[in-house]
Amino acid sequence: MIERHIEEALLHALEAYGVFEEDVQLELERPKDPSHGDLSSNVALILAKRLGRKPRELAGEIAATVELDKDLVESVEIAGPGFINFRYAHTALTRPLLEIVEKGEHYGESNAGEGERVILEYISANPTGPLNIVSARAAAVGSTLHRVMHKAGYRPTSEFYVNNAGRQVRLFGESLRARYLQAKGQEAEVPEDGYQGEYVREIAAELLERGVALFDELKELDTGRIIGELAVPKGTPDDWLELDEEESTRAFGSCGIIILLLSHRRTCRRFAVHFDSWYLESEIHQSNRIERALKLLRDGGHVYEKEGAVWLRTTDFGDEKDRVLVRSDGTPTYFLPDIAYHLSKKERGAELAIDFLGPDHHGYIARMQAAMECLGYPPGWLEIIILQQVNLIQDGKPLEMSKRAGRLVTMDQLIDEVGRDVARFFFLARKNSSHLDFDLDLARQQSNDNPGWYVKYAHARICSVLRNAKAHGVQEKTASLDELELLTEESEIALCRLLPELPGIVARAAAARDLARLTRFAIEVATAFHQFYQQCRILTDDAALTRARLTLSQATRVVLANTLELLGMEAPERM
RNA sequence: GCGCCCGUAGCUCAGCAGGAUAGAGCAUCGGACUUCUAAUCCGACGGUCGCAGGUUCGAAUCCUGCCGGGCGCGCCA
Repeated sequence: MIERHIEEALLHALEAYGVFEEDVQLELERPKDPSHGDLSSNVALILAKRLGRKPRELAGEIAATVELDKDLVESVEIAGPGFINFRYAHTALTRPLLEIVEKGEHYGESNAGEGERVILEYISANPTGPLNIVSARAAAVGSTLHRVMHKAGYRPTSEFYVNNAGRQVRLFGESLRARYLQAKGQEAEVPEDGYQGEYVREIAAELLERGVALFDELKELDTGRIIGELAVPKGTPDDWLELDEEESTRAFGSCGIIILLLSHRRTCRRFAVHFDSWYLESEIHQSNRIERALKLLRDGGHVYEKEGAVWLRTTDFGDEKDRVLVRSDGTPTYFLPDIAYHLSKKERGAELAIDFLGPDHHGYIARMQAAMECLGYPPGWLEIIILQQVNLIQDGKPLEMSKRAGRLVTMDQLIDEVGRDVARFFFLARKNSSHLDFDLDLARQQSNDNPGWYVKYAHARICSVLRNAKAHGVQEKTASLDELELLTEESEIALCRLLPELPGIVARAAAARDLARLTRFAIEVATAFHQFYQQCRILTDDAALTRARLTLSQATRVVLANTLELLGMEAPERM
């Protein structure tokens, strides 16, 4: 609001030069260096050339004529090549503390997203194996973007797309069937290109031991939805062996998928990840969406036939070559159901679709986005974010992630090893597009070297002070505006400046899909608090000062707790 | 060959809708607990922002070309 006030005053002052709102984009920014004031404008630098003036001179004139509320803005100065710097009045710095405490867990919300409906798709790992490290990164980033968008006024839903159709599933069924036979002591071979992983053997062993009772245990994890829609094979595993080969393979395949999918859900839950829906690829095949997608593409004039196959002219929209939709043997490629799946997202009301994909999929972006344009969707409707690879570092060296060696490769093992909060923080602390070196030794340390702990410690420390205040009979009363005037130490002011940035940080993190801004902000706030704590005693003999500092602490706690909540981390009251 | 990502302090990374002396953490060295959690804080050391051009009043930031590292380029999914 104070920024809005300055912006309007500045625009008003510019009218004298024949410059109006539509002529210039005001960029008011917070200077890094506090000696440059609280808000800075480069408008004189931008306009100098157009007006044929010297920047510094022009800045001086504007600064002299701009009309500001003295209660909000203490001073206006020109500096450097021609910046106009505004310094807030003290009360304008401390007043936001009251709003923060008042709003509590709602602080940070905004309407920046204007209710836009977004479907976020992430992880979407094949249900034929355990979740791995890249899945963990996707889980952290996707779920946090979901929370952040929600807070910033979008209407996001999160979705896990389950590839439960196609060749992979059949292969998996064959592999599991073979392992089951082996477990019974019979001769069987896992297919050459099948699933060799140890986990298949484990599932087979469990199946042998407990039979279909295994499902009953797992059903507790299910809201009824997944198992309800995935046909549970009838009878026992031994019955399935009696079926003809195709039926038998299918039974073992669906059984394995149900088991893995539910374990994925359990793993996600451990990681504070919740999906609003699990969308089955089989649903796409059972509905008429594939035919409809194909018809829509045809109607748009982007489909042709060549060498017996059906092609989509994705080159119409910037792809490097056209892509096959239906093979010459009449079966659809992976591409077509995927288009149909995105058609369903649109039909379910998505105004924007964001997919998180692994590093091996960036060749996929151009064709998928082109396909969406072939369907007539606006450019940008589908946004694909590539999460780069994760290297686990141990003893200063990259850990070989060999499946055979059984090294730490699954998401569950990672959570066991370093805990949910630290893992999430590490994943969220990097830009999505950056390769990420995950330092296991650092992550395991419960010390100041570990930024996740650092932030949580700040929160616990505040809670400790608040407890002490209560124990000493200090009333839980928010300070008055006059009392807040007592906050004058450098570290106090620094905190006051920082805390009100939360709503803007959240809104920008959502808009840029950049969650690393939040982790950085969390560290900044924690640092500012630790400095304040070091410099100022909170509980003093001066009741008014104590109230002011407790209010500042309380506001800091709110901002830290809300930020940690967005990151999917615990905000502990004691450590 | 084409495309995507990355190249900033010894290490891990910020900063990049152009803006005022390039910032953190770790590591190294030196300080601060009779006082609300020292899982903390303060200080010192440390950089031709991969290289070369260009645009600009101003470039780590934008454009072009190189160099180096990672990944991707199927009628696989």
